Amino acid sequence: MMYRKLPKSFYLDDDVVSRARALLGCRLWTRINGAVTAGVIEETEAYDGLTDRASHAYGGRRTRRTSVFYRSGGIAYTYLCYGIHTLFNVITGPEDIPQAVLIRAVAPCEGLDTILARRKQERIQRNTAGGPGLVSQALGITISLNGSDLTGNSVWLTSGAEDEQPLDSDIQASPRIGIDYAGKDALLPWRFRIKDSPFTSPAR
DNA sequence: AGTCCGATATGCT
DNA sequence: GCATATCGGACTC
Repeated sequence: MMYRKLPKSFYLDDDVVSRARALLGCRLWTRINGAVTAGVIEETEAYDGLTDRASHAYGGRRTRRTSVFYRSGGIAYTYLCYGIHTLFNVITGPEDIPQAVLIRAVAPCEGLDTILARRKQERIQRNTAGGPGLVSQALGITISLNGSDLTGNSVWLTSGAEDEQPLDSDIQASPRIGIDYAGKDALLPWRFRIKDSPFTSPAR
């Protein structure tokens, strides 16, 4: 079975909510110091820069950190959260339109020994890569990957196996996590998860 | 199930 | 300078 890299055109779609849904069931891969690991994406969140108070690029804010938001889709946005956790986002949309999809959970599927070693676990379990900071730990993602081309060879995405692609009816939408500061935008149903995924937590 | 708190880059004053 | 953050693990009820 070959997994085809998602083409640039996938990322250039200007509807970030549709991209957050479309990424469910795709595979996120890394090659770190020669070790290849991957997981099936089971939970995402959309961040629509210009209008979304939860986005780092809200209102068109341009800073050194947010500069990658404004590049055309198909690159990584990684940053340090709470001083400890690296969070991984997929930049989408055309140049100058700041949009991103946060990857919140994956089901480990390749390089399991490497993933378990990074997580200091004996076996794959709920919290191996269930949570945005844990996705990065499990796949070895660090802020040095910020801006990386997602069609490259360090971090990339592919379509999933046929039985990994969820039907619309398998996708549950709910409000996003950890953005209470965003006012009414905190209520937007822009978190998406594959129903019954053991690697994600149910809707609030 | 609820509370606490780490450890630091970032953005604003 | 200073408050804050797209979280997770440890600990207490």
